[in-house]
Amino acid sequence: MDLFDEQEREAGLQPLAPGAALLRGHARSRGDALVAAVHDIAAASPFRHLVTPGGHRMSVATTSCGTLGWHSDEGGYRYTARDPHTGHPWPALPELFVALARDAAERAGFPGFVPDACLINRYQPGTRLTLHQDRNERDECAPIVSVSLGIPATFLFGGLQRSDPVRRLRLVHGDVVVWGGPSRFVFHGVQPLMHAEHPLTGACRINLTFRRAG
DNA sequence: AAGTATCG
DNA sequence: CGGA
Repeated sequence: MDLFDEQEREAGLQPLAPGAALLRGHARSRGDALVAAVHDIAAASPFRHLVTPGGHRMSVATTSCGTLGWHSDEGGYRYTARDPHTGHPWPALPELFVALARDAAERAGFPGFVPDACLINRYQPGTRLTLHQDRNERDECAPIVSVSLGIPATFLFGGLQRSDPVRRLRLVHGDVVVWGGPSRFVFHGVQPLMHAEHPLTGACRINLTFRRAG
């Protein structure tokens, strides 16, 4: 291990692939405020279970904030300016969210990232996300910034082909994963959530994924 | 299609 | 486990 690797480790930066990194504990000190903001957002745009284009109910519950929010139904995946559930615009991105996403992206090698959408996923025991790619965002140059809050989960980080080997990463409260550039379209997912309790979130895990969708 | 069951 |  050379000096550069040691410095990365001290900074909590663990490279995963070209353009992808795990920032261990990067959001931990802001965990309380992030969870409080999620509660405020969910009061305006409640968590709901979306349906895939194939007609299957997703086990994860979702909401969004930002100028665009992610939606799925029998007609497909898309971003919308209004919450289809309420008919109102999505709640605004809190400044805390924007600053966190920008800072994490910069540390991972993507300076100047300004997200306009944050998909918020709520996992409860048994909730999973099968291997998929994020490909509904207009800006394919901007990275994805993923923030883990609450109880731990096993994140699946694959490659550009579904059949590529998958790395299993245990993500805990405050961990941040960033992927972009040559890793922008990697397949990823989450293993079924195990039962546990976290003082801030109870028996659930909250994941924030920041994107440049418009 | 971000899901599931089933098979080799 | 990977593919259908």
